[in-house]
Amino acid sequence: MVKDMDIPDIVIRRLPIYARSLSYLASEGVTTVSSSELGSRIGVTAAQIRRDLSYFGEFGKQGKGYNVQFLLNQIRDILHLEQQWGVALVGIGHLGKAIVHYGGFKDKGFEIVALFDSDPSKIGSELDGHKVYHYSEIPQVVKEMGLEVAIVAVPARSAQEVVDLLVEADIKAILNYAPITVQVPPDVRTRNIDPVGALQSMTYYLDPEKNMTYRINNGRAF
Amino acid sequence: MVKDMDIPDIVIRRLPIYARSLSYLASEGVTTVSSSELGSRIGVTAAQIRRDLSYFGEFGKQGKGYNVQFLLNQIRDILHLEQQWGVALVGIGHLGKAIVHYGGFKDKGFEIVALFDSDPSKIGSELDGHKVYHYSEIPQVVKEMGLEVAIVAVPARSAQEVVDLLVEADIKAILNYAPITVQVPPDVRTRNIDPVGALQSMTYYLDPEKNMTYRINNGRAF
DNA sequence: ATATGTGAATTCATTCACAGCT
DNA sequence: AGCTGTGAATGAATTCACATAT
Repeated sequence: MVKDMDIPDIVIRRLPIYARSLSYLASEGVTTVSSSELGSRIGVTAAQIRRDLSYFGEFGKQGKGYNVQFLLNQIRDILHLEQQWGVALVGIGHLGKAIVHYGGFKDKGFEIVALFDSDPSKIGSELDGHKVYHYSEIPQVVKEMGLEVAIVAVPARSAQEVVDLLVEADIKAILNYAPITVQVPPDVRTRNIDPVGALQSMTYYLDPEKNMTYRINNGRAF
Repeated sequence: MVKDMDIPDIVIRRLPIYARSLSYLASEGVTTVSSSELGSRIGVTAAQIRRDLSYFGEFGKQGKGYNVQFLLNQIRDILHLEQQWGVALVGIGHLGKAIVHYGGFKDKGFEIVALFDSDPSKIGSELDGHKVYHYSEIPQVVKEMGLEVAIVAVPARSAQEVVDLLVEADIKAILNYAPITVQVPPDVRTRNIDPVGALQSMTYYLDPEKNMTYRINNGRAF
């Protein structure tokens, strides 16, 4: 294991991908996997997987590979995924509602347990069994519940205001769906979900001429 | 400008963020911005912005900074954002429907113009003015329309199959919402939207003890 | 006075390659 | 024979720092 030093964030970001692939392997009944097998499944080199894992311990067996379930458990442990995390969701418009009704978070250890919005007509109503509070109640309610994780699904213009309230509420991890870079103190983590940015960074590589048929029809033929 | 060489993908991925911030500045009526002002808005260093831009040209004025609208236009041009891109969407379950009804893509130059699903009860129906085709028709329909961009919003188990069909249809950019790493040839780009992975990579930094209140109540008190 | 664009320096990340273990 | 874990080497990305322009 490399030191006790702090581990590069880029390594931490890959661990969920390793975990995901390992859990698929486990569900297929595979018991052992080598770094090269795992690597080819997720498009990274064997050396990178070994290096990444070496930050945390020696999880493999020479000549053999890694025990799938054991390695999965280790990674889940490293990432603190062995517990259910309560999550505050701010913004219950179209996107926020889609997030609430999406089952995928709860399965994976993230349960939305507090809802906030600014629309007076929504305050006090219930959604998915949870009362909706006003933004202004974020600090009190979130602190009371001891939450550390939040999801922001508000328009760009409200996002920084909401993030400031979450920071005041001692939230330390924010998943941000708003199309804006929010400012947080150094002890707060954020990750952005930015599908438009992802698309825009791919069109760089595309041939604008190829997009012809669509342009000729000006979007109305289909 | 640094050579004519190929530009690091990590630079390309930052351009949409610069563009986004510039368009907010433009809408605020700001006409000029320095690399350090722009950098502090989006949390990167001034040097990085200058270095990134230098791959493409000399867009600034010494002593002055960058003209906001001019720089925005340049970046939009680099990223091929001056045209509307037709997009194929595969999977019209909960997530796919949310994507269709989300207006944010069209505004930003990505218009969903072809829909595909595998559910026989959906084939032939209409959604948002577009006919729903079966997966098997992806190659023919997508080629006919000359599309280069696709969004995958199907379950993990179908994602690779769908991606193979998109590749056969000459799609070169895939935005993947399925929780799986898909395999594509080197001339096809993919970006993954992985909110669960993003959350899981943040809990690494959190204090599992803090999450106490929520655990004590076992998620049922709220 | 202020801010760019970029060589040079530095830091960070990945890959090589192999000793050592099963 | 096969695969890990890791020093050493390489490669990539970021930052420094300054000549140059306004």
